[in-house]
Amino acid sequence: MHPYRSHSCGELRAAHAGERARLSGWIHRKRDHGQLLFVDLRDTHGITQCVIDVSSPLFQDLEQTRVESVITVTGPVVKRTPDTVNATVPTGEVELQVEELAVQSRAEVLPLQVNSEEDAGEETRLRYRYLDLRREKMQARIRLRGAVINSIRRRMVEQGFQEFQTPILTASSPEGARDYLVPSRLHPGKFYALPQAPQMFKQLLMMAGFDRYFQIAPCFRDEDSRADRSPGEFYQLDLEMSFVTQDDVFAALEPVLGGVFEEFSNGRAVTPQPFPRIPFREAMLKYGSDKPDLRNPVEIADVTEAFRGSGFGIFAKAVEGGSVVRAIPAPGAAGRPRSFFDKLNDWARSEGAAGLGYIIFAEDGSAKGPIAKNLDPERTAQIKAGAGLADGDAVFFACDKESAAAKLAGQVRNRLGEELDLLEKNAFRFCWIVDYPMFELDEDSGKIEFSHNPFSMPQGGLEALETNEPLEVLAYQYDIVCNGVELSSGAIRNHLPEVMYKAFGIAGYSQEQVDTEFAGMISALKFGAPPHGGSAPGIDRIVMLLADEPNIREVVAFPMNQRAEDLMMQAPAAVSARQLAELHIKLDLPPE
RNA sequence: GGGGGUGUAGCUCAGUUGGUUAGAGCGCCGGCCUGUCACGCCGGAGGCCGCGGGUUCAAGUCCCGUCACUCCCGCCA
Repeated sequence: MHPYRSHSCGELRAAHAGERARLSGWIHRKRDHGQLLFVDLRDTHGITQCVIDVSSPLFQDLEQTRVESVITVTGPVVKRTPDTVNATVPTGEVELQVEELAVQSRAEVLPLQVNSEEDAGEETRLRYRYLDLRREKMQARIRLRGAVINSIRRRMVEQGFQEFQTPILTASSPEGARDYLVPSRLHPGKFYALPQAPQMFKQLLMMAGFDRYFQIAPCFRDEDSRADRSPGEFYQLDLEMSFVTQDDVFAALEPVLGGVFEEFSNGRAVTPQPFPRIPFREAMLKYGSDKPDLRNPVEIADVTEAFRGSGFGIFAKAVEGGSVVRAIPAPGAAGRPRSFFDKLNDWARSEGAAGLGYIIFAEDGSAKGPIAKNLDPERTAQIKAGAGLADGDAVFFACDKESAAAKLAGQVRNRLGEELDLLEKNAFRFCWIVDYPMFELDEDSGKIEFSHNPFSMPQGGLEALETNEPLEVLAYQYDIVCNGVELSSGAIRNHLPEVMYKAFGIAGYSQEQVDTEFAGMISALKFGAPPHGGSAPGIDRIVMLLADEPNIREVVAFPMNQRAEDLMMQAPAAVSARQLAELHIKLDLPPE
């Protein structure tokens, strides 16, 4: 017999009864009856009950071996009597009678309880991640992650995409996030950067003539983390295609994402393909966000005109000053107590808003609240119709300059979705956000800047850049969103140097600047570049959604903490003087 | 960089308007128990109440500072 195991701990069934088996695993739990001892033996495949009684010379040893010690047990597989069957586990019809025991490794008293459903604090969990990962919940999440990546890879290959690897040690890029830098030993004073994304390389592969690239790509960004944003590093399904329109990219990606979500949905509904496409401006108006959660049925409406010159002076005056008024319906909220409205108002103030107005449309058809008192009935009716309200609903108002009002309205919409429990249950709701503006006005400097990716193709090409107002030019730039989570942005790239120079010119760059700062890209475009585009959905976020887990660290085996530290490996850490000398690096630390 | 929350036993937490010896569950150690499956019963050990300072007759509790973790804003194409 194999020295460690003949079966896994999840394998034995009634049909194995009578066989002699050997199992290895961790002691998950012990039930000690004094003269009879049950041991739940666990490996990644399952749990099998092992039993030993006091007549065995091994009894005392096993009794004294702590939970989470690793043991190997050998003996006959025995069918349990009907009254002792455990129907809650697949191996529950049998048990292994321990006749031989080898303790492979004894465990000390644990800093966290592996057999508990309860999470320890995150610091403890990360410091002892190898223990945390033994827990069934974590095993399931990490297994899911692997299965999702396999499924993605299979679906990409089936569609004719070819997998590539691109450099991890590369050049620092001037745009975007802070880079992680790696000093060069052979070139004193010079640094590599870890890629924020393989953006440049995938475009260069298109120029090299490969026309369907993908990579499960590690990306590194030295920016602060969030619950849904890994500190330091994360993975993307990076893809790029040549000779494609925006619709071709959508048509390629939808079956992959849709397919993966359907495969792992566990009965949850998935948006049928093709996914809805929502222009950026429409999204900002209707949802107050470019990553709308479409499980939320609330749609925001513009009711600026209803307040222009109205008796509600605060809004009327603001509208004269160029503000807009957005109405956020609160379906069925008319019956809510005063405190509901006050609480939401307080919350809006805490978010930095001047406040939220509201009107309550009572069941009897009357309009109530401080605003309604100052508004003539025609205007109230205009709002009711414009925002699609019925008796029994309430409506909140966000009044501010357009972008601030849209943002606040979006936050209120999310909040109402939660508080009124409006979100569709057990569903993944996808959409594409399309038609992002190419440029935007920086509110502080008043200068025109790229609103997203400077390498996107402007809609209408060179002609649009030359003839239209810069702020009116749209880009072939898109995001894919699921349940309010931005999975990815992407674009049809700008593959024409003259369009590139023109676009950068509008954003205030000279041709010389473009030539030096983006030298590799510009020169590559000058030797025959195919039209191309792509996207890069975040793998961690996909798994997060499928695992129904709001914290991204729950779906990463070895995440860093919020301050980008690995508490287990003690990274980052000081290095030896010799290592620094070799790299010609002298530290100049701030005073304590 | 800014704001919120949390910090009490190995782990998860409770701890009243400041009041006498700081508790519970799990874990750990010891005892009893031959059919449990979150086994049960009895007993025990275990505390810099994050740290420093202050107010007070008296501080886990109030005040100031500080550190750590976490959530959010900034930041993240």
